This record gives sequence, structure tokens and C-alpha cells, in this order.
Amino acid sequence: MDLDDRKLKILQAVIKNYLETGEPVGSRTISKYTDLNLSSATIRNEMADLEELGYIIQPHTSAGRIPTDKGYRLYVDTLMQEKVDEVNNMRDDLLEKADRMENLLQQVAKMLAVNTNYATMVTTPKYRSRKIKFIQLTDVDEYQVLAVIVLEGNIVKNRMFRSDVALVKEDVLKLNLALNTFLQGLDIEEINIGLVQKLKSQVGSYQELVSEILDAIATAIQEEGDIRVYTSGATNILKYPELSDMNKALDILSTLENKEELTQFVENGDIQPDEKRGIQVYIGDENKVDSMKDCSVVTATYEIEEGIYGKVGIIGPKRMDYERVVGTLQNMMGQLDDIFKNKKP
Amino acid sequence: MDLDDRKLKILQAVIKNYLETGEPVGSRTISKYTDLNLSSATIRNEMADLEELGYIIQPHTSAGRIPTDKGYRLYVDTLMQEKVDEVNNMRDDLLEKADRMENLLQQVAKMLAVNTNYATMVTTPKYRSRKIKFIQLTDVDEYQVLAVIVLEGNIVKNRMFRSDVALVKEDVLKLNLALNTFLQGLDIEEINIGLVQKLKSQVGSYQELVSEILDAIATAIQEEGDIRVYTSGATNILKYPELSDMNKALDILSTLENKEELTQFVENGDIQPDEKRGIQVYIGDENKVDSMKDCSVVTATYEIEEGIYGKVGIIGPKRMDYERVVGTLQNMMGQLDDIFKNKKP
DNA sequence: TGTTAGCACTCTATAAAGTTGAGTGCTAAT
DNA sequence: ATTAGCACTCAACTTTATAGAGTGCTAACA
Repeated sequence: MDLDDRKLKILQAVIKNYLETGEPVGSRTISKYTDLNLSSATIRNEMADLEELGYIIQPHTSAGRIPTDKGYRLYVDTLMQEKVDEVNNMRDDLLEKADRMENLLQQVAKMLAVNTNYATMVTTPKYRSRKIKFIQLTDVDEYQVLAVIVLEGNIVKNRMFRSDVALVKEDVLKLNLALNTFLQGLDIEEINIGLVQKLKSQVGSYQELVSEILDAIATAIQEEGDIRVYTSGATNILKYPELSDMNKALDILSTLENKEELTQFVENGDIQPDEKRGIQVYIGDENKVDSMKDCSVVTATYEIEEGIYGKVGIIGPKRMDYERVVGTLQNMMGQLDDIFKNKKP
Repeated sequence: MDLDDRKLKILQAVIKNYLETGEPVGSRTISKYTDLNLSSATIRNEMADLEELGYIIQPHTSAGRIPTDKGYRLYVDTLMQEKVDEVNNMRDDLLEKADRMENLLQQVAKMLAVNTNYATMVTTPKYRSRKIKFIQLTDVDEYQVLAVIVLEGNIVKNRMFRSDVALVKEDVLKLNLALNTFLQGLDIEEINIGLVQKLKSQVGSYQELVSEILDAIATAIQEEGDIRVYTSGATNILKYPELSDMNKALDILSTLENKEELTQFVENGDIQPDEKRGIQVYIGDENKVDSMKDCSVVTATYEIEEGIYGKVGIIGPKRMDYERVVGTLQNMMGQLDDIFKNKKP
């Protein structure tokens, strides 16, 4: 038995209808809905075939059909035509509100959530290496000193330190110089005990302070290596009856709240910024995150520079409006590209 | 009719039992549960009185009684005995994980959520004024400059700027000096147009850069004025059947997700760091936030310095375990006090 | 006079039985 | 190959019956 053109059309009609209504679709509906001019009986026969082929299924004996994961997959891969998204230029809005990377990403999550009515997530970009660009020490008052650490990629971290001994202005300058000569351009792995000893031998009575600063640098670099995740619109999940069952909802919302598991989407995703801007669709069981086996997740990849990339994801019911979601994501990726090219942040 | 001792005891028993079970409490239960040695019939008479007085209510004619808001209020105000909280020293955990204020508060929210099984929120402290302590400009490369802005209270903000003209090292130093002489010690209101003009006249070809920096300062100050809110354990709400009704849950969770409304608890709360560490209980309708009329919210106030304070809140069902929650909060406030006194952050 | 046993009554929650309607599969006719 | 027609199925809804928890009231009791 083969998937001829008519079967495809019927399958498409079934899925489209189901996406809209969320109810099982019957043969009579298809018979009227399509322009195939076939009676419900014929549709019934075809649908029986489609079921045998595993594209659709009956939730119970005398009900209409709903798509299986395999059905959705076929639909997403070949049947759907992306909607050109009407989401008008979000770019200006974005730029206006977002002066820093962090805010920008949070804004992206929010806008997508509002636009799609699904839950969204955005991860911070994943950097390959974290080298120290420079360190700037400034004395704030007699006993406090501010350390600003700038990493490659202009990531800025700052931290305040308290010294037990009163600080002398010139000493702070010297310390600053010493730190920079020793550490500039180094990656975290390169800061070893030998180096630390050498550095300490140069700083006289400030050994403790130097220790603290080195610790801070280590955590700063570490921190930036971690991928953070912003989510938005988590509660949208509750708007879809098939997911708002207490246990499922609890599972999904917890995952979105805790965020740790979400980083999987960054780790696992193939990086293929092809013509589709690296858009990937995970349907039901295809999800690696357990609590999302009843959802679909659509992710897209944004790239700041060669090799520095993050993910934007949309989480919704399996019957999400894939056409629209993919369209919206493509659009958003375009906007982000623009922003990162004339990079202001 | 009066609230004699026996009535109080019965009321207390009813509430306690209801807090545990969530089911309406009948007279027979009380008759056995308490050591009053009264028959169910007597209890019934007393309960009828208590109902007339407005402390308890029957959800329907032939059911047991549940507390009214008024009943809860009496209970919280006079009847309950705070449980000494067994939550063992959270302080070390806190300090370990939290090197910065932001992380610390996030940790507090998380720990409380895990400990209580309710939803929690923590607000950032509310500052009175925001004066500029100093500004530090550093040239990152030929076209980029990093501005670190330190506000009173050692709040550090940083931002990267891109200049259209190549930067000269000495100019950056001059600019730095000029900015500091003009702006040091000023509050945002004091930066007026006259001042800006004067400043600009001194900086030659860097006018645009100065404009951007001033903008950044303005937003930085503004930003710090805003109260941010961290939440945790929002999904715990779904664990209580009386709140996990779709619409209520959606409302509550949305409020927790959007956070804006939560700042109300800071604005409105009387500041009364009395012997109870400013713990306040809002029961049902007493809540100013609409979506929480079916919840109770318990807030506590932490103070960093005289007049600089924030709120910690626990959001749960009306039948939350007030004794435990108040105990836990008191404990947590103690830990926070300790931390802020030897203030490391 | 306060307390209690006893009983009729009320009302929810749950189960059981009946009804409806959408949708199917199969067969026979076109 | 297509379709009209019909018997059959099954979830969803409605109705009816049943059980049980809890009450209010009355009359008896200490």
C-alpha cells in the first residue's frame, strides 16, 4: 500500500483540522472540508489505510482520527507550508527595551510567548573559551576595592572586596598591574598553582586579597560557561486542555521553572544553521526531556559570532500551529541576526 | 453571646483539623479529637454558635464546618502557637552559594519553597536615594569603552560603549575626570540640562559618547530604584486541590510569573519590625492582589540597613500551616540578619 | 440548667442504568 | 473505484438510585 497523492491530501486535511479544533476528526468533516469531492465512505476507506500505515489513530473505536507522532512528523517535514509571519518588526521594540544581552534575551522570550501563546525559552549563548581580557581594580574607599573583570567577548563581571588592612592607593595600582601582567589573555585552565604562587610572592601584604580576587575570577569564568535559560509564558501551557491535566501540567511547569533540564536542547541539538536557520522540531517522544513527551518543542539557533550560539525554543501541545511557530521563529532569528550584526549590546 | 474559653478551644480544634485535612470538620471528629470530653451533640450546639458569630461556616447544609477568613484571622492573631522551626541552619548553605545579593535572594526564595512546599517570593530591597559614588571609564579597544558606574551602597553597573571615532587613551582619562568632577555625589534628580550642557562643552568631539553614558547612568539609577522580585516553587500551588482549579491556578501562576503585582506587598506593608520581625499575614480577601483572594500570603521584612528593606513572602492556600510558616520565616529573617550584619556580599 | 442520646432530615458524592450522537466498518448497488 | 445505507460501538451526558456523613431538634437526664 502506498502513500498516493490523495492519501497525503486527506492526511493533511485531518492534521490541519485537528490542529485547529483539538477534537478527533471524522470522515464526514473531511468530505466536506476538502475540495476532493469524495464521499465520507471513500474517506473512511482511505483513513483506514492511513491508520494502518501509522499516520493517524483512533483514540477509541468509534471516534474520529487524530495524528500520531509519525503523522505530525510527515506533516512538519513535507506537508506544511510555513506561514509568512505577520509579526511586524519586533526589532525596534527589542532594541529599545534591551540595552544588555541579558535583558534582550529575556525580551525575546517574552515577545515570543505573547505572540504565539505558547511557553517559550531562550538560552544564553554558549561560549567556547573564556579568556581574561583585562582586570581593573579601583579603590572604593579605605577598606574596599572593586574588581571589574572583562572576559573575551566583552563579558563584564564585577565584585566588591573588603580588605582587613587599610588600602594604599599606589598599592592598588601596583596590584592592578601585577594581576594584568600575569593573567591577561589566560584561560581558566591556564591558571595553575605555580602561577598563583609567583603572583602572590609579588604582592606583599595583600596576599589574602589576591586570593579572593582569583577566586572571584574563577567563579566569574565558570559562571559564564554555564548556560542560563530564560522562560516566559509558562502558564500558557494551562490553556491547552490536553496538557492542563494536573500531573502533566505540574511536570511541565516544574521543568520550565527549574530550567536545568532545558539546557539539554542546547547540548543535543545538531548545529545546522542551514537555510532553515537551524530550526528543529521535536514531536512528543522525540523529546529527550521526559516531562515533555506530551509536548512538541520547536527550537531555533541564533549565532552571535562563529561558534557562539544559543537556542530559542517554543513549547506547546503536539497540535501546535507549526506553520505559524516556524514562521515566527524564522522572523525572530532574522531580527536577532540584524541586531547582532550591527551589534550594539 | 460570648466567645468563652470552650468555644475558643473548639474553634481552635476545628481550624487545626481543617488545616491538616482540608475537609470540612464534623462535630463527632471534634468530640473525639479534643480532650474536652463533650459529646458531639454539645459540640454541635457550640459550633452553631460559632457559625452565628461568623468564625466558621458550612459549605452546604449537611456538611461539617470550615473556617471563615474571620476565623483564620482570630487563629493567626491569638490561637496559634508558632512552631519552633526545625529548619536547621540554612545560613551556611546560603553563604556558600550566594556571593552576590541577587543570588542570595534567589537562594532564599528557593530554600523557602523547598522547605515549606508553598510558593515563595523575595523582593530586592527598596532604596531611598541613588547617588553616584564614582564612574570609571576604561578603554577596551580602539573603538570600545567600558563604563563602570558605582552607586551609593556599592551597587555596580557596567556597560560597554562603541565610539564612532577612534579613541585616544589620554582623552578617555580626561573624560573620566570630567565625568567624575561633574557627577560625583549627585542624585538623578540633580542631573539637569544645564549641567549636561556644561559637561558637554568640555569634552570636544566625544559629545555623543557622553550622551550615551549619561543615558546609561540614568537607566542604571532608575533600574536600581525598581524593585525586582524573585519567585520560586510557583508550581507548588498546583499541589493544593482547592487552588488547582484551572482558572484559579492560571490566575495565581500568571501573577507569580509576571511579578509586577507582587511589588504591592512592598509598597503597602506597614513597616513594623516589631518583636515579630514585621511578619504580616494576609488572609483571602485581605489580599490587595486580586488573583490571590483565594490564598493566604505571609510576608516578612528584612532590613539591610536602617530604612533599606525588602520583603519575603510565602503564598499558599488559606489553610496553610501558619504556625510552621511563621516559624520558618522568623528563622530565615534571623539568618538574613546575621548575614547582613557581618555583611560580606 | 447544661449535657446528651436519639432520630428525622438534608445534601453531597458515588455508583448504576439509560440515552444520545458522532463515527466507524461492512455490504451491496452504481 | 465509488458511494449509499445500515448495523454497530463507544464516550459523554443525563437520570435515577444509594450510601453516608453531618446536622438540628426534642426529650430525657444529672
